[in-house]
Amino acid sequence: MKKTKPDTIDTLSGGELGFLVSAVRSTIWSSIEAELQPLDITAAQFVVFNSIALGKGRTIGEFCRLLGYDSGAMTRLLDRIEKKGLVRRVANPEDRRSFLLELTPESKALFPQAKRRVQTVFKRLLAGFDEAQAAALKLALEQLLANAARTS
Amino acid sequence: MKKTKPDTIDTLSGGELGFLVSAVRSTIWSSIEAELQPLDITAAQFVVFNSIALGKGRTIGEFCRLLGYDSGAMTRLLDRIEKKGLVRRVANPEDRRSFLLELTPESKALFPQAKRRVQTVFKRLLAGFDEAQAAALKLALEQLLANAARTS
DNA sequence: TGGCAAATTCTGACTAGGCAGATACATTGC
DNA sequence: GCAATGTATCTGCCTAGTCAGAATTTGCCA
Repeated sequence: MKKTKPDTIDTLSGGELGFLVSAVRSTIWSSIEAELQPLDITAAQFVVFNSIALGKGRTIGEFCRLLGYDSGAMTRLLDRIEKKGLVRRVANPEDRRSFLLELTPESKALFPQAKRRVQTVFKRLLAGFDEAQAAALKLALEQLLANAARTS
Repeated sequence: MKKTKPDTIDTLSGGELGFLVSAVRSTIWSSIEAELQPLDITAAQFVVFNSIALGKGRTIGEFCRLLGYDSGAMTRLLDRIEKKGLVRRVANPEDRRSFLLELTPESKALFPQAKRRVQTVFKRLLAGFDEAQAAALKLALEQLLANAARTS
C-alpha cells in the first residue's frame, strides 16, 4: 500500500501541533518534488542547488551547518548531485582539507527554471494568505525554534 | 561530524517557509526523542502508542491512514514496538486479513508518563504563545494543507 | 619547531521510510 | 457458487539520514 495523506485529527492537544507540522513539511516537500520532477531534480537536491546559487556558503561544511545536514548525508547527497552534473567539488586553495562547491554551466542555465517552479509551489500553498498572515506564520515558527534552542 | 542545528537564514523568499517548517519539525521531533529517551521510546513509536491509547483507530490500516504512514513502514514500526512489549497485534474477528492493535498492561501503565513528558515538550516550545496565537498557527498550517490538497 | 587538539571530509554500519509486488482474505456481481 | 476485483498486511529493494570513527590537514601553544 502506498503512503496516503493523513486524515485529519480532531483534538487540540499539543501533539496535534507536531502532527500538523509534520504533515505540512511532507506536503511542501512532495509538492516540490512533483514540480521539479520534469527537471530530474529532487527537493533535497534543489535545496543545495539553491543555496549554492545564492552564494549562501562556500565549502561543504558551511552548507552542512546552513542546512542542518549531517556531513555523511551531505557527502552522499553531493555525490548524487555531482553525478547529475549540477554541482562540482573544487579544491579549496585556502584549506586543503575542504572543498568549495560550484554550479556547472548546465546547472546555472537550469537554475532559474527550477527556482521559478519552486516559487509557484509556495505561491499555491500560500494562497489566501495576506502579507500579515504570512509574516505571523513565519514569526511563530521562528519563535518555536527559539524556544527550543533556549532549552537545549 | 554530527548533525548541527541550522544557522538562521535571512531572506524572505518562499523557500524560507519550507526551511522553517523543516527545521521546526525536526526540532519538535528531536525534543520529543530526547524527552522520551529515558523511557526507551522513540518519537515515531510514541505517535503510534498515543494513537492507540486514545482509541483513534483499531486496525493497522486505520493507523496507516491516520498517521500518513506507508503500510510497509508501519509493519516494521509495529515490529519494533511489539518487540518492546508496548503493543500487541490481535486477530480481528471481523476480518481475517487484518489485525487489531492493543496496548499491553505494561504500556498502559507507561502511557501517562510518556504523555506527560511529551506535553511538557510542547509547553516549552509554545512558551510565550497565547491562545489566539496558538490557534492562528494551527489555522495557518491547516490552510497550507488545504491549499495543497486542493491542487493535488 | 614539535606535538597535540580541532576541523574537514569521507566511509561503514545501522535505522527508517517509500514503493512495488506477493499473499491471503473479503466483497461484488453474475 | 464462482470468478473478478478490491483490501489488509507483509516482504524485498531502494533511497536517505544519523552516528561513530578514520584520514588528512590546520592552527595553536609550549
